[in-house]
Amino acid sequence: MTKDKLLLLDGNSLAYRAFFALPLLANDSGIHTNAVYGFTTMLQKILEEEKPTKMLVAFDAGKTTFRHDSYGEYKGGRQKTPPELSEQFPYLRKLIDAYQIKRYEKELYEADDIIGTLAKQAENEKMDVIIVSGDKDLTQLATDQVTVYITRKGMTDIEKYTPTHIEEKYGLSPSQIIDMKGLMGDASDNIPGVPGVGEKTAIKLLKEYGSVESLYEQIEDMKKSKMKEKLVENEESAKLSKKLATIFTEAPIDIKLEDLNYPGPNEEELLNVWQELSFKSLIEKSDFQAEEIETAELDFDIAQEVTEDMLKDVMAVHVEIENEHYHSCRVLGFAFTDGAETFYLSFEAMQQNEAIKNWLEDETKKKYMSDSKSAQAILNRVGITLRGVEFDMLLAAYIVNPAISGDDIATLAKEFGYTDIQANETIYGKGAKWAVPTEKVLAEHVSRKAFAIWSLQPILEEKLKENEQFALYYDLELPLASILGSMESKGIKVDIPTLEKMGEDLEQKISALEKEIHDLAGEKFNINSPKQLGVILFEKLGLPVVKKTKTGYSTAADVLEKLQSEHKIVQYILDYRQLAKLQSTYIEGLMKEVHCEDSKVHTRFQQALTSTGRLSSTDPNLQNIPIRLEEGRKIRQAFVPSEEGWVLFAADYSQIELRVLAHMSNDEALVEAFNEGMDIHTRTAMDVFHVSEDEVTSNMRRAAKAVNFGIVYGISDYGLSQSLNITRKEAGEFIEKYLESFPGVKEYMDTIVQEAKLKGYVTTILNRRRYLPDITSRNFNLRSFAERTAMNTPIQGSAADIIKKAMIDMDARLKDEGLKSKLLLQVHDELIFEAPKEEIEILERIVPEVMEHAIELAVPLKVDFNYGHTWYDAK
DNA sequence: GTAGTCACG
DNA sequence: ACGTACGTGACTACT
Repeated sequence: MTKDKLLLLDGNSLAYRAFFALPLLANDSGIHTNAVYGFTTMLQKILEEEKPTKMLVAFDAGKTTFRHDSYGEYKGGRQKTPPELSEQFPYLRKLIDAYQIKRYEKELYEADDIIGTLAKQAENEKMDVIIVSGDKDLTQLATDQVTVYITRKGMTDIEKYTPTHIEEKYGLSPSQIIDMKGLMGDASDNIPGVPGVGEKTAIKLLKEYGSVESLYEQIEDMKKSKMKEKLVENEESAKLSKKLATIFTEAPIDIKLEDLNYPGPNEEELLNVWQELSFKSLIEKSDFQAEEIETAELDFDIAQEVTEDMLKDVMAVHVEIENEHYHSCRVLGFAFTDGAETFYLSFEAMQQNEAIKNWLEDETKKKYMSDSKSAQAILNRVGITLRGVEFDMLLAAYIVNPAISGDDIATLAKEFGYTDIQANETIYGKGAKWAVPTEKVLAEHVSRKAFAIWSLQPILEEKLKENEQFALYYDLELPLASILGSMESKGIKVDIPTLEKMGEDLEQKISALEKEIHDLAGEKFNINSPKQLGVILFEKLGLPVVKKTKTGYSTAADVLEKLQSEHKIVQYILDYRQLAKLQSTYIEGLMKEVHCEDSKVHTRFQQALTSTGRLSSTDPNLQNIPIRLEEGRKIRQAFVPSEEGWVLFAADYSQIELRVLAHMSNDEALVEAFNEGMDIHTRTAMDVFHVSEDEVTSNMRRAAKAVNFGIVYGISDYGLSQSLNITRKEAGEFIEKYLESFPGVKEYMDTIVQEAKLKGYVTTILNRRRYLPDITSRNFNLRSFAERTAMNTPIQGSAADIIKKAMIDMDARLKDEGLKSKLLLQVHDELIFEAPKEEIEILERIVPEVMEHAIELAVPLKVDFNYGHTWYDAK
C-alpha cells in the first residue's frame, strides 16, 4: 500500500481568489462562472500533479465563529460577498460532488480550523499533506510533512510553502507566521495588530525576539523609540491579534480521515456539470474514458449478400473510415438503413456487389449521409461516382450553427438530442490503444451512425426551413460539397525535382545564416527556440525588450523589426526565420503530402469548420502558399498542370470584402467609388485627407489601405495603431475621419452591433448565421470581441457566399460548354483552374463573367485573371 | 498538448 | 479603465 497523500482545500478562500483573479465569465444561461472556473483549472492542475489519495474541501459555515467571542469586530467591515460570486457557490458544491471530493463545514469554525485540525491528524498518521488556499495565513501550518500551496494570480500559478521556503522568504519559521500577523494585523479580517508595524518591521522584531510573547517579556530592555511606545501601547491588541490569527488545530470535527478517500471524479457527472457551466475548453481537453452509454435496441444485419430489393429509393448511408485522412486511409465498412431495415457490409463485400455500386451511382436513389464529401472521395478511389446525395447531416448542422464542433456523428447527433450511439472512443479506444473491434461491434456502431442520420434528417430539415436557410444548405453547400470532393480527388500536380532543388539552395543559405548568427551571438544555440533566442537577444546582447509574451520575451517579427537598428544579428535572424519557415513547411512539409502514385497533393477542404462560412484547407493547406515575398513565391513554381501543354489559370476577386461592405452599408461615397471603378485605397485617402487624386502620396494610400482593412475587421484604434506603427491617438483620429467621410459605413457598423444584440446572431447575404453570445457580456474584452465579430462576419461570410456560388455556377458552366478545364483550388477570393491551352481564350471570357455575376450587388464585382505554366506564372 | 511564430486571404 | 485588429493551418520547441 502506497503512502496516503491528503489534499485539503480552502473552499471559500479559493473561490474568492478565483472570483477576483478572473474576468467575470458567464455560461450560456447568464450565470457567472469565473470563480468556479478558476477553482476547476486549479483543481485539475493539482490533481494531475499530485495524485492525492484523500481529499476534502472545507468551507466556512455561517457568519459567526468562536473568534467572535473574544473579538466582536472579527472580520468586521468586510464587503458583502458580491452577488455574482454568491450565485456561484451552489455550482461549486455541485462541481466538488461530481469530482467525488468530500466537503465539510462546521458551525462556529472557519475552513482554516477544519484544515488545521485534519492536517495535524494526518500528520500523526504519517501522511503527506497538501493544503491549498488563496490565503497566506495557512502557511503557519507548514511542516516537513505539510506543504501549503498558495495560488497566485491566474489560479494555476502556485507558490509552495514548505518550512524551508518560508525561512528563505521571510527568515521565519512557520509558527512565527502568526506572530507576524499578530504584530502587523490583517486589514481584510479586521485584525488590528500594532499600528505602524508592517511586514518588514514584524519580521525584524521576530528575528530578534522569536515571538510576540518573548518580545513583551523583554520589552523593558528595548531601546526607547516611537516603535517601542507603540508596542507597549498595543500589547493587548498584539496578543489578541495573534490569538485570532492562530489556526485552531483541535476543532471538534465529526469527519474522520478514513472518510476522505478520493476515488477520482465521476466523469459523467463532471462532464454534465462542465456542460452546464459551458466549460468548453475543459470538455474538449478532457481525456475521460468515454463511458459506454445506454442505447436503445437496434436491429441490424451483417449482410453477406445485398440484393436490389434491399436498396430502397431513399436510404441513410454511412461510410466508416479509420481516420479523417479520407484520401488515403483504410475503409472499415458501410451501413445502410431506411428506418426499418438496417444492414452493414464490409468494404470488400461492397466492392464486389454490383447492385450496391449501381445504387450508389444512381442519381434517382436518394442518400442521406453525413460528410458526403468524404464518402465521395472514398468511393472515387475505387472508381465509383457517388450521386444523389439528398441530405448531409454535417453540412446541415453547420448551417444551423457553425459553432457546432466536431464532425463525428455521435457528437453531432448529441447536439440535436439523439444519444443512441456510442462515442468513437468507446468503440475504438484512443491513442496507442486504438483498434478495430470485432465485426459485430463494428457493424452495430456503423449501423447506429446510419440510423442516427436517418432519424435526424427530418429534424434538421425542419430547423433549416424554420431559419430560412434551406436554400443556403440545399442550393449552395450541398452541391458545393460534391464540387469540392471532385477538386480534392482530382488533386494538383507537384513537381518534386523543383522542390528538391529549392530545398538544397535553402539548406545552404540557412546553414550560412545559422553560422553567422552563432558567431554574432558568441555561442551556439537553437535559433528556432523563442526561449533560447530571447535569452541571447535580451540578456546576453542586452537589446531592449519591446514586448513580452505570457512565458517570456516576444521575438516575433514585428518586435525584431523594431530592433533592427540595434544589432546586426537581428536581420540575420529575420532572414533565418523566413527561410526556415519555407524549408520546413513549404518544402519538406509539402513533399510529405505528395502522393507517390500520381505525384499530386490532395488537400481536404473543410466545409463545416469556420465560423464565418469560409472554407479551410488541410493536409496540405493550399490556401497559405507563400506569395507576398519573392523567395517564398517561388514555391508556386512547383505547382504545375497535370497534363502536358496545359496551364494553370487563376482568377481573383478584386476588393471583394470592401465591395460587400459597400453593398451592405449602401454608403453613398463607397458605392460611388466602386461604380466609378476607382482605386479604392486612393479614393479612401482622398476622402480621409481631403486631397485631390494626384495629391495622394504613397504614405497616404498606405494608411488608407490599413484603415480599410481595419474597417473590415471591426475597427479598433489600437489595432490600427499596431498595423501602421502610429500612436493610438493618431489611429483614433484616422478612424474618426474615415467614419465622417463614409457615414453610411458608420451607420452600418452601429446597426449590425445593435442587431446582433437584439437577435443574438448576425447573418450574411445568403442568410448564413453566426451566433454571438458574448455580445451582451459584461466583460469588456469578450463583448468588444463579439462586437468586432458582428461587424466582420457579415462581410467575410458574404464574400464566402459569393465565391461559393461562383464555384457552383462555374462548375455548371464548364460542363455546359463541354470544356476539359477543371477547377482545382479555392483560396477565399480566388479560383484556380487547370486548362488545356486551347481553352484559355474561353476561360478568359467565361470565368470573369461567371464570377462577377455570381450574386448581384449594389456595386459591380471585379475579377482579375492570369495564367501560366506554373502557379507562379499565373500572376 | 500548448505556446509562439508565421504563411495565406 | 478595460486590451484588441477578422478568418485560418503547420511547424518547432517544450512541458
